[in-house]
Amino acid sequence: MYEEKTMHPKATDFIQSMIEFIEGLIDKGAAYNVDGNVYFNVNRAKDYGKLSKKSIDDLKSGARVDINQEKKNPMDFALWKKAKEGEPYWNSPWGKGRPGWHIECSVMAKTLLGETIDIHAGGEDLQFPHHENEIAQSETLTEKPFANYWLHNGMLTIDNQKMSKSLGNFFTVKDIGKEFDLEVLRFFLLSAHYRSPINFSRDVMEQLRNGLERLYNGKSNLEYLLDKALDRELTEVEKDILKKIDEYKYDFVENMEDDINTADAISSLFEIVKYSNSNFNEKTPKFVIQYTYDNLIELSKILGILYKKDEILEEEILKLIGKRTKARKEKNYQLADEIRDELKEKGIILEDTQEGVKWKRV
RNA sequence: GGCGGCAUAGCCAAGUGGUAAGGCAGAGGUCUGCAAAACCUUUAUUCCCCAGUUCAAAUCUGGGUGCCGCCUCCA
Repeated sequence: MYEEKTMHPKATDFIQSMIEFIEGLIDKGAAYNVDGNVYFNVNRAKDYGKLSKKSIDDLKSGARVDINQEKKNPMDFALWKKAKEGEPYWNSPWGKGRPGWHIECSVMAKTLLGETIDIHAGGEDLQFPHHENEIAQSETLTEKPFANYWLHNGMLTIDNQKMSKSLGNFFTVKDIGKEFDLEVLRFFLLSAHYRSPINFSRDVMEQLRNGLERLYNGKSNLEYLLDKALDRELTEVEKDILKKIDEYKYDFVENMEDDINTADAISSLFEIVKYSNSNFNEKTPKFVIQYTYDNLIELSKILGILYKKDEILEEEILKLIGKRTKARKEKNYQLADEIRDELKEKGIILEDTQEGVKWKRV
């Protein structure tokens, strides 16, 4: 359904292209050099501020005093910065210096993806000035749309506070991985619309972990039935079940196509699980179960969840479970409980369900 | 101060004009040697507050309150 193709370009590999890009802007009269600093003239950009819905006038009235007297307009931004003492630098037509931040992205996008890219994503905090300036530079040079779609995600907060080193609430994905399965983190990030701010907290992660477990249980219930189900002709009623599953799938797709509404799409997964839990049993024909299972997996795959397979237990543990099952049949509950305790100490929790003995690791 | 956005149950969260999705937690039930789990059922006359528009508003308009992002350097 999707293909992974990733590049992680380094800005320093594109210095020459950046210089050419800037020269192009100077030739068009949209950039000017003041003593080794090259600035972009925002008055030369068409519709400057269109992305962030800011106007140059608004920006002027709201701006704090700009001490940089070199610029023609306080909103003008640096394309090339003159090297300061001790800083790394590259040679350029304007002397030793380094590129400005925004130009790096415009140039790498143009070089690697073309003059117009389809989707540009980024945090909402970067909308202004960074994305706005990318548009200004690129569209002034190429006279073509820079990006067809902009996706700005909301910020992540930690216990309702911005993540920062000074607050001491700074941590990495790797750190979260020590406490939670990272699939839970993904599920958490999918649980709200990408444009909304999202708050990370232990409580919410636990909620999401439980919810994800419900989906896994639904999946495993289907797998159990799949094993037992018989191949036979479908009745009319059973054919309607297929339509029901199609409806859930249709809703999922529709929600994803509506600006990637993952929170809404996830509800279809829960609906499928609820529907199959309530309506399927050993008598449900195999085709129906397989159809439901395949759809659940296909949709989950789009979100990147529900991918884990059951682990294989060591021989020794399987033997103990078998021994306990036998003891239970013989109503030797004392021995059965002893084995259950023994396994618990080894980190295996047993559950006697209607579908047989299930186990999980602590 | 300027611009933009957000406010929905105990918690998370969808819904942007037609009468409140889904999940977690809670409660009740089924199953069960016990335990646990699983599963089923159930949970907002109401969407921050006040006015207004409309046959109809969580959704639109105006005002208020609270919260978030950006408006400086660096990326």
